Amino acid sequence: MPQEATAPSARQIELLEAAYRYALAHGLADLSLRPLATAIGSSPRVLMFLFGNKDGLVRALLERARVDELALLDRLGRAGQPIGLVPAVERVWAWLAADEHRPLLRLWAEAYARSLVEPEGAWAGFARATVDDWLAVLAACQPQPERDGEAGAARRTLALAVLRGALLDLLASDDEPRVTAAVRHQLALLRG
Amino acid sequence: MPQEATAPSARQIELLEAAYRYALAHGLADLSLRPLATAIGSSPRVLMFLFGNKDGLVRALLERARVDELALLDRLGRAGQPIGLVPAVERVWAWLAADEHRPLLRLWAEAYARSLVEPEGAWAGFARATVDDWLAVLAACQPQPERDGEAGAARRTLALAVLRGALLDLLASDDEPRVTAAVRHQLALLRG
DNA sequence: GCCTGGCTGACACAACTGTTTCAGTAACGC
DNA sequence: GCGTTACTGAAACAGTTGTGTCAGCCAGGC
Repeated sequence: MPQEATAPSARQIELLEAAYRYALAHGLADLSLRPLATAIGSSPRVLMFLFGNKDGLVRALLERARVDELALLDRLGRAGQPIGLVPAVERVWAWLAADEHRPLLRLWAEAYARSLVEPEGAWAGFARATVDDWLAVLAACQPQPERDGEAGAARRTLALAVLRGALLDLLASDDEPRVTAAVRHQLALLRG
Repeated sequence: MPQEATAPSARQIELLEAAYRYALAHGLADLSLRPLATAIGSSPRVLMFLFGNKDGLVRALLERARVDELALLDRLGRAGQPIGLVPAVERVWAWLAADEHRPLLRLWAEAYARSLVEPEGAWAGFARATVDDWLAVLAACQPQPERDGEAGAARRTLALAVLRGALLDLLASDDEPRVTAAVRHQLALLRG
C-alpha cells in the first residue's frame, strides 16, 4: 500500500488532482467516497487502496490545498530582502481578492473552521498551521529592527487579521469594492 | 405540527436549549439526530415532531446562536448617541476575547464557513446575515457626519475585518496576549 | 364520561456510509 | 516462461443516516 511515507505514484497524483478539483467545487463538509469516485472516473476501492482510508484522502486534499497557499507565500518571501509589511499586505490582498481564487479560499475557510471544532482526525492542526505559516512569512517581510520584539509581532498579527477578516467579508458579501476600500484605508493608516 | 410560524411551545424551547448546549460542545458539522436525542434525553421522533425535520432543527439552532450574538450587538447600540468606532471595537473585542464565549464563537465560525460553501439549505445566508448585522451596528456607532459616505463604510468594514481576523487567530492559536496586542495596536492607529 | 391536542415510544424503511473480501488484469524484470 | 508489483471491478459487510408508521399516554375543556 502506497499510503504514506512513500513517494506518491503517478496514478495517485492524477486522482488526487481530480479529487482536489472536485473538492474545490463541492466542499469538504459532506464529501463522500462514492459520489467523488464516480465523478472523477474512479471507484471507492481504488481511493482506499491509494490513500489508505477516507481520512488519508482528506489529509492529502488539505495538503494539496496548502501547496496552493504556500505558492503565494513563497512569492512573497522570494525577494532578497524584506519588503516591509505594507507592500506585503498590498500584494496578498490583490491575490485574495482575485475572482479565480474564490473556490480555494472557500475551501480554506471550511477547513479552518472545521479544524477549530474538531481538533482530532484529518483536520487536526490545520488552522494552527496556517496561522504559523502566515505569521512566519509576514515576519520575513518585516525589516530587521522591527521584526523582533513584541511590537513587531503585534504588527504582523494585525496585518494577518485585517487580511483574513477582509477575506471573510468578501467571501460572504462579494462586495469587492467596499472591502478593498477598507484594506486600502488600513494601508493608509499603516503608512502613517 | 408546531414547526414554524407558530409560537414555540414550552417543550420546544426546553429541547432547543438543550440541543443548543449540545451543539456548542460538539459542533454542527456531524450533528446527528440519534446521538443528540439520547444526549438531551429525548428521541429522534420528538425532534422531528417539534422541528419538522433536521433542517428545521439546524435552522432553529442557528437562530438560537444568533440570539446570543444579537444580545452583544444590542448592548452596543443601546447607548443614546453614537459612541464612535474606536470604543465600539474596544468593547466588542473584550467580549470576543473572553474565554467563556469560545464555544459560541467556534460554532459561529463553523456556521459561517459552511454557509459559504453550501449556500442552500438550513445554512443559507448565515454568513451574509451576520456581515449585515455587524455592519449595521457599527454604522450606528459612528457619529453622523462620518457614518454616511464611502469613507465611513470603509472604516466600519475595516473595524469588522480586524475584529473577525483577530478572532480567527485567537480561536486557532489561543494566544490571547499577542492577538489583543494587535487589536490595541489598531486602536492606537485609529485614534491617530 | 369523552374528545382533542401536545407529546412520546418502538419499530421499520430505504438510502447511504466507510470498509473489506475475493478475484482479477496489465506491465515489467528476469 | 514466472513472479512481482500496481492497480482495478463487483459485491458484500455492518453500521448509521433521516424519516415514516402505528400506536399510546396524559392533561384540559366540555
